[in-house]
Amino acid sequence: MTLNRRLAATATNLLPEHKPPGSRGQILEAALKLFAERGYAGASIREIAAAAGVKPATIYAHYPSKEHLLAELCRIGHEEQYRSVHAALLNCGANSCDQIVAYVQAHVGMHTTFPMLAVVANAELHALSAELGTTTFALRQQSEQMLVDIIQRGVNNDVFDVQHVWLAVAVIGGMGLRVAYWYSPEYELSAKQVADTYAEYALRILAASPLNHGPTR
Amino acid sequence: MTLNRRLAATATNLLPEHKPPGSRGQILEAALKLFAERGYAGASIREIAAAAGVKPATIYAHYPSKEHLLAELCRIGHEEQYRSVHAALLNCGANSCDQIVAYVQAHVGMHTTFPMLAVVANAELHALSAELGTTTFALRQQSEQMLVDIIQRGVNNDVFDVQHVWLAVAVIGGMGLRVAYWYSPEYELSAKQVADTYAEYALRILAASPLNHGPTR
DNA sequence: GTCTATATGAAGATAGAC
DNA sequence: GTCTATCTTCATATAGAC
Repeated sequence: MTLNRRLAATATNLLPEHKPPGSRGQILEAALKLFAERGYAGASIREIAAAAGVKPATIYAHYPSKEHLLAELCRIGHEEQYRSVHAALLNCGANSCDQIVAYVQAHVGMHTTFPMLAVVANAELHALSAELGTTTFALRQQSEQMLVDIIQRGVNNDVFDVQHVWLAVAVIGGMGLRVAYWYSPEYELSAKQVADTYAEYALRILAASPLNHGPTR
Repeated sequence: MTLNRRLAATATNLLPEHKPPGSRGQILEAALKLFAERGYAGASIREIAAAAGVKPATIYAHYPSKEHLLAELCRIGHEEQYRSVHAALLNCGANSCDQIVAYVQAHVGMHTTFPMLAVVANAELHALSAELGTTTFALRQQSEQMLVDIIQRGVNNDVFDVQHVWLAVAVIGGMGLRVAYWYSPEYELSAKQVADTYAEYALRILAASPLNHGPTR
């Protein structure tokens, strides 16, 4: 038996807009839960069918292969991520600190709201072929580029103070990603508290301050 | 075909002390590479045998099951991690900032030196049963507790300024973990540069500073 | 310890009735 | 669209010779 849960969340939290009607939606949701908990290779078509309340053959009336299920989930996850950070940036001005706060809050918020989508879309991406992953890979690249651009602009304007922009991107993007594994609605802090705290941490990492100009740099 | 590598590293970097002599070591190393690249469930005994240069049945002369291979790799990974952060702390004094720098440098260093061990020991932990994972789970807990203690002590002494110790632990521990996925010896920065930069980021997150006491808090 | 050969079950996927 | 039944391949693991 495995006592170690891969992620703390137990609900898929799929929105109506993510979920096709009827059995197709049940199948997609069951695949999401099982891929998140056991990984793509660790979840079988038979298990997905049982969780969705259909027989294995029924899955193939809706999706041509197991990999197509993964592709759909990865696409939804990365679309949700791109959509949320993109919308957040549209709602804030030209101030680099505001932009980082908006990005990180949206990014973390996506990972607390849709932890299973986030885990599958990131941790199972390696199982996705180039053919089926085109949209997903493009979205992923665009979301990351937004963060790169915010930080690079802040550095250019001396609002931020980091020597290696990509390392800051890796840290700030990665810290949001990790949230999907441990966050659950039962956690002692609210999703908003987590998002706000992470935004504060991101600012601390990036912000030029007197103490960040000591002799060790 | 999958163009997306799960991690950038291509070498196992297993040390002689990690690797049993003879076929047993070849098998363990092959399992490490395949588990890291494809996940535990995605790698088969047949593939591991082929990569190790033996026949599938030979594996069972050395390990009673596939899960025992995983258990051994997880144990080695978490032992290496515990050993490295523990040693780093023994080599530094009572200053909280020094302790964080030592911990993060060692933690990141472990993840750049043994990325495959780190990926398997963390990302595949959910596939490990409670029975075979006892040692691993204990080591994991101890490594994390060290970081908790360092940060809590720094907060108690007003050297650090964070409201939620566990969030800081999650961020600082998680940022080291992520390094295992993207770091490779071909990366433009050296492992030492990455470790030093991450230690600096950790200090920025934690350090009490004038700018960290603004009205937003 | 390593092999050949194989037992046994589960995997992804399909055929064809309804 | 969904089912029963099944094809084919692959999985983990074992038996037993050398």
